[in-house]
Parts: sequence; C-alpha cells; structure tokens
Amino acid sequence: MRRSQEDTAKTRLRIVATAAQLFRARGIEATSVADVMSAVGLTVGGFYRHFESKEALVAEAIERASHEVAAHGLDSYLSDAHRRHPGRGCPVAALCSEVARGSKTTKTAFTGALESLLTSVGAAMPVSSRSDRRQVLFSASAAVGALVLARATHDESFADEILSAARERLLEGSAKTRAPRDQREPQKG
Amino acid sequence: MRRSQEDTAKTRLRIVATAAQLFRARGIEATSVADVMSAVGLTVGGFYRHFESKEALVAEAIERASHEVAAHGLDSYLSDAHRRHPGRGCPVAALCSEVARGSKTTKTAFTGALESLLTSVGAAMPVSSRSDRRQVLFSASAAVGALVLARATHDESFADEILSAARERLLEGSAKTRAPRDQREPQKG
DNA sequence: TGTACATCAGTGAACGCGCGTTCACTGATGTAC
DNA sequence: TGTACATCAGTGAACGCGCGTTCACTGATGTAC
Repeated sequence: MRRSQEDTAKTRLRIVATAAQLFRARGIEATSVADVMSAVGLTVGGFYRHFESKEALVAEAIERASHEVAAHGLDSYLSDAHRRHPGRGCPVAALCSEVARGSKTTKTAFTGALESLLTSVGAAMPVSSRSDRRQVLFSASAAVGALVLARATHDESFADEILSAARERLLEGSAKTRAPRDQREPQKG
Repeated sequence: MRRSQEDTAKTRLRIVATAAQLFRARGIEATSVADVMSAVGLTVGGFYRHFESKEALVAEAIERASHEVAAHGLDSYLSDAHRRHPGRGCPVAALCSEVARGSKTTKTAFTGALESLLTSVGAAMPVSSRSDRRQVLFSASAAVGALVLARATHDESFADEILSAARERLLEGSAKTRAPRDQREPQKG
C-alpha cells in the first residue's frame, strides 16, 4: 500500500544505511538485495521502487559510508576496534580489492571515498606535512594496507603487530605536533 | 576415460595454475569452478576427482600464486605493469579485502602468502633495516595499500600518483645502499 | 471542506540464470595372476 | 610376457539453491474538482 512522502524518504535512507553496513561487513557480492531488504524489514520486490539496480545502491552506499566515517584520526583508523568492525568503518579498506573488479560507477564512488579519506588523513597529520600531497597519499596507502592485512590474517597477534607497526611509523612524533587534546572519538556507528 | 598417473598429475597442476591466475584477476567469488575447468579445457564434473571442494582449490591456488611471484623487488611491485596485471601479480594485493571475509582455511593460506611477501620485502630493503621487523611490516603494508588503491580507482593519473608516492618513500635513498645493478626482472607469468 | 480517482510503496510469487556439487556412465590405465 | 579385471579421470546432465529483476496485485496517499 502507498506510503506518505516522508515515510518513503525514510525507507530509502534506511535501505542505503543498511546496505552501507552490510556491504562493508560482508562484501558487495556476498550481500544480496534480499539480504538488505530483509535487514530493513521489507521484502525484495519493493527495492525497485527506490533504486534502478543493485549497482545504483552500491554507489550510494559507498558514498554514505564515506560521509559517516569522515574526519576520524589515524589513531582510531589503526585501532583494534576498527579492525574488528568493518561494517562501521572505512569503506575504502573494506571494499578495496573487490572494487578493483567492479563497474565504472562503483569505482567512481570508491574514488570519491578515497578522496575523502585523503582529506581526513591530511587533517590528522602534523601541520608541517599536511600540504605535502605525496606524503598524504603515502600515509593513506600505509594505513589502508595495514588495516586490510590485519583483517585478512587469522592470527590475532600478527594482526596486532601489523597495526602497531603502522601506528608507530604514522603517529609517533606527529602526536606532539598536534594540539594537546586533539584526540578523536573512536570509530562511530 | 582413465589417464596415466603422469597425465593426472599434470592436469592437477594445470587446474591450480589456472585457478591461481583467474582468482587473482577476477576474484575468488566471481570465478566459478566451471570457469576454471573450461579455461583448462575440461568439464566441471572432473574437478572433484582432484579436489574435495572449491575451498580446497582456493587454498592451493593462493599458495601457488605466492610461490610464483616470490622474490621480486619493491620497484617491480609498485610498477604500472603490476597494477595492470593482477592475474600474474601478488595474491596478497589481489585478494586482501575478499579474504577478510573468507573461511579459516583461506585466511591461513593467505597468511602464508603474506609471510612470503614480508620475506621478499625484507630482502629488497637496505641491509641496515632488513632485520627491523616493524619496518618490514610497515613497508609491506604501504606497498600493498598503494597497489590496491591504485587498482581500485578509475582515474589513471590518480593511480600513477599513488604508486609514484609509494615508490618515492619506499625506494629512494635505499636504492644507493643496494648493489649497483640489483635491478630485478619485471613481474613474471 | 468533501468526494472521486489516479498514483505508487510495498507484497509475494515467479522469471531465467549460474552456482557448487553429485552421479551414472565410458574406456584407457594399472595390477594381479 | 599375456590375459582378466578393478580402478578411476573425465563427460555431460542433473540436483537444489540463491541470485537480480519483473510483475500483478493491494490499499493508503495525494490531488483534482
């Protein structure tokens, strides 16, 4: 039965938010449209009243995930909590190797998320190197690489070692150049 | 019809080698058992004479890929050729975010490939820091991160920028401490 | 403000398709004598 | 060395299943008068 315009808009937002979580937690291919809709509390058929295709949802979900997690520091990025909860974390780290095989639309959305990540990483860096684009690119590569490798191993202490090595190289020394209580809140939901 | 033991062993090797390529090029989930078998020139049914399941093949294919590409330098790792040809390149970079959601068997094989990558990265580093495990872990994270991000963007010049920034930080300076003509051959097949 | 009707969000079943795996079968290989 | 037969690599069709998408239908919402 038909819903009010307000309800319709809310449903659409819930679909995107749910998809943003499930795609990051389980992967895009491994999450079906039916999975998303039943997590929202609806049936599959209704999905196509809101989106043209699964691919269209993927692009929006990546954008949404990117905005959700923007502007956290590298310390929370390289935390154990972030490693354990990809569904609430960085979409770049969660989807990177899967996106490499995705459609152009997906890759474009991913590139937007990557640019947003670069901005966050730049903002978290000491003022002296913040405008050094090559340094920002390198730090982001190292942070994403460390998180992804830590998640892909079954060995917890190995994962710890990887993240801790990245924290050491990317944070130590730079912490002192930041304002005293510039500590960011931990990864949000 | 039955084949000789020699032929049987050869077929098995061809299945693993073909899978190792296809999994890296297209992803594990996106490559079906039928895809692998028809690339080998056989039909699906025969697959189960050689392997218990697709999962068993995944583990062997990751190991095989890892041995194939071992001992290349960071310069070839961060090359444009490596970015363009994941099917012949590092399995760690090709499969990292997909493996994070895989079975324990898959993660164990992946961790083996990661350890092999660490050995290669260590060997390619200046003698002074070769035994610094945290430095090796960090360099490997940065190299994998840079390659994976370069592959996931649709923007060629952005990809170049990412790889070039990583080459600058990981290779420059260290090049002089290596033997003069220590240039490694490019990524092999 | 009240009525008549077109719109469309959501349902639930169906579509064609490809997946991993199984199975009866074929016939060359390898082995027991 | 030669024969009889069990083994098993590979075929090709089938299995149940879940996928993305479509569709006829329902009934509350929104609009035209």
